Amino acid sequence: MSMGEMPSTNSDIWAQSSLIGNIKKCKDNMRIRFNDEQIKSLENMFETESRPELRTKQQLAKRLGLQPRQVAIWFQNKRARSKSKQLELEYRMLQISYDNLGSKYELQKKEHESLFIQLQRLRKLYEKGANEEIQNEGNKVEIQVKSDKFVPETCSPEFGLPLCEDSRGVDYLGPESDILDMAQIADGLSGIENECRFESRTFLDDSGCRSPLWEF
DNA sequence: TTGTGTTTTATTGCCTCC
DNA sequence: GGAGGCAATAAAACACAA
Repeated sequence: MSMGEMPSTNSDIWAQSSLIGNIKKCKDNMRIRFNDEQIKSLENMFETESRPELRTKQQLAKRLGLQPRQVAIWFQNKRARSKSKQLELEYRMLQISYDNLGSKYELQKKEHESLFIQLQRLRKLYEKGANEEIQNEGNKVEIQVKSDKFVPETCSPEFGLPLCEDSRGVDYLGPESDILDMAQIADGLSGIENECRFESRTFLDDSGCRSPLWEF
């Protein structure tokens, strides 16, 4: 085929290939990319209708100098590309969401670790205080024997924990208040309060309070 | 220039719908 | 059963680094 005989449009190429009954040759040697204008028109149509009717495709093909089959294939491929892009986008969104969740988890984990440390320190303080209380009880018995003057041991703010009813409310947080920031503890424990009640000794005894939150 | 990866056009085979 | 859509794939065209 000389230059003078070269088909001028894709449509011509298709027509000639079909005429000579050689689709294979068209496939192998005559594949031509659509020009900018054709692509632009096809894109515009796709924006409004991704699955146009046969008639629309035929009209568009005529206007662009393409075979209706080519237009149909273009829309098919375009839908496939579009779907693939959409999937990619959704995957990225999910990935971002997953990463955010991971960050949140790490923050929560750190917070729980910090609370757990605070709880351990509290427990030590409490145990130390309980031992001293037992010792004091022994001493008091002796004192009572020696004297008629009885001093009731009702409250002990020594450990920063309220051990008795007080009209002033809970206000025994002493120098260790940095450790015993009860508000902070309460916040941290709010989620497990149903399982683990704030009750004197059992609160500090994890044998009576088995929450998965403490198991890091 | 060339090797390689990506994009685009087209085919094939299967499926669904009317 | 024919038309049209989709997924998978082939292969040409293109982009680009070395």
